[in-house]
Amino acid sequence: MSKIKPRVFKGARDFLPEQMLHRERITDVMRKVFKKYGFSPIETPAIEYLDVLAGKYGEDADRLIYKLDYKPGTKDQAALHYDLTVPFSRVVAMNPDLTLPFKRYQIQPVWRADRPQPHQGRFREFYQCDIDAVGSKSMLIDAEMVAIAYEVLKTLGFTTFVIKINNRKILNGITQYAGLDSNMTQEVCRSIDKLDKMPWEEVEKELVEKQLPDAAIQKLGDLLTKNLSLESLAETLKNNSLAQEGISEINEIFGFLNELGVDSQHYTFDLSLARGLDYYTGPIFETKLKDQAHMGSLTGGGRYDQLIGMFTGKEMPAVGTTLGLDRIFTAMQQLGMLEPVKTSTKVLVAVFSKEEMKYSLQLASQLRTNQIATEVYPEPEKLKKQFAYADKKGIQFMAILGQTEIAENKLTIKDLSTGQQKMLDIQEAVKVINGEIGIEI
RNA sequence: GAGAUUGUAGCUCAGUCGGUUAGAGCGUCAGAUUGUGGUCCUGAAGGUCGCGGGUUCGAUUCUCGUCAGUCUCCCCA
Repeated sequence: MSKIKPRVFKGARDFLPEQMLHRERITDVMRKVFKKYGFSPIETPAIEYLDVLAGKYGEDADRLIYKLDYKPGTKDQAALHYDLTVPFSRVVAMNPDLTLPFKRYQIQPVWRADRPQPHQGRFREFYQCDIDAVGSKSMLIDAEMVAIAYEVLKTLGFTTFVIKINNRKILNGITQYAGLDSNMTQEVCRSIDKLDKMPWEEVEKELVEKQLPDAAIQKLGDLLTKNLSLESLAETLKNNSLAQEGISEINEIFGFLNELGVDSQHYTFDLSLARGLDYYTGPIFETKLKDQAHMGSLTGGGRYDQLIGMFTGKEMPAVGTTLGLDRIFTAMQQLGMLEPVKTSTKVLVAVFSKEEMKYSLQLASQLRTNQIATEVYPEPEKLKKQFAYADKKGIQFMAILGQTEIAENKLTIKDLSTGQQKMLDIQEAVKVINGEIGIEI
């Protein structure tokens, strides 16, 4: 019999219980927070028509869309979705009767034909956890995006994250200020975005290579190397109405964040934040970890008031952010934030013999009635083996009932983490398992 | 798409200046006389040394090619 070598698709991964239990915990936290802010779940197909996706992200990103062989070259050509924002925009365009503002969350895998770099948290298949709101121009919604990202990361136990905030209007403004044509903004932004990784001199070189006029580069350098506060930036750009608009939006967001109780240590204005995707039009945000510089951003998003109009021809304000499950998960792994777990089972009920199995099953049923995750060892093996199983799987409690216990209508409960055990009745046992009382010997 | 680097047991890695049966630790499984795990002890299973060609009496070791993994750049979650 010939064998097929088992292998996982490059850049994709299997998740075993040890990982999935953590991943589910992370998404549970997200869902809770999302709902708390009034976002409702939706789901869209993994597969879309290519023309729905193409031309929204920018030239580089468009190349990374996973195109499928289905009707290649026609307008019905299919592709795997590259993110969740564009499919969501399609949904909004197709459902004009939605009550606005419409706030949704969406947790699904997306695909990018990229070169994987696991250490940086970069994969070809990964989960995005998106929140977006359409139908409001209020900066409160933008502020909520930041507040939600903050609350999720904080709840998960991150301490060194910073949510960087900037505004495409400011970036467009400084391009104008430097005397450049507005279609250069993308190019300029792409270089500016590297300032957190390389010094200005390097970025300057790149701009020279891109053949920008020296005078323009000079002006950009003046703005970017001085680490200007919002106030002094506003002063410098006081004649540029676009930049002014962007700056006052940021100020408005900061005001809301303050009122929402978001710790100002965890967000900051960063003129060098640019973001590569084409569809952003206003405020943009991105989260980095201070102590994990190699890791890509944990979250990223912004306002995209013109994207939905690409489907409807009518402008519709929208803002959203993505929380990157795989980035968050990878960072937590690397920072040692994840306690090893193999199971969510709390109790293993031992089985002595075929005859006594029914008592074990009755006990298991009673424990489950008390909401305790319970396993029954499936056959009457040596106790030693049943203990070893519980130990290896990290099940904390062992419930033993043989003739002695059955005769007294009790059970022996053993805490494998301490080695303590005691014969108890079921009510007491439940309390011990729930940690309400200890086992006294 | 450009560059760098690595491929030996399930995992982490030794090793052979080219020479009969390629090693360790961890893990797995089984024992230490049948109601108690995690420590210790004993034993076992497990490798065409990534794949293909070349040099050689002889290659896992040298060489060329190829494939795969990893890292950096680009870009992003």
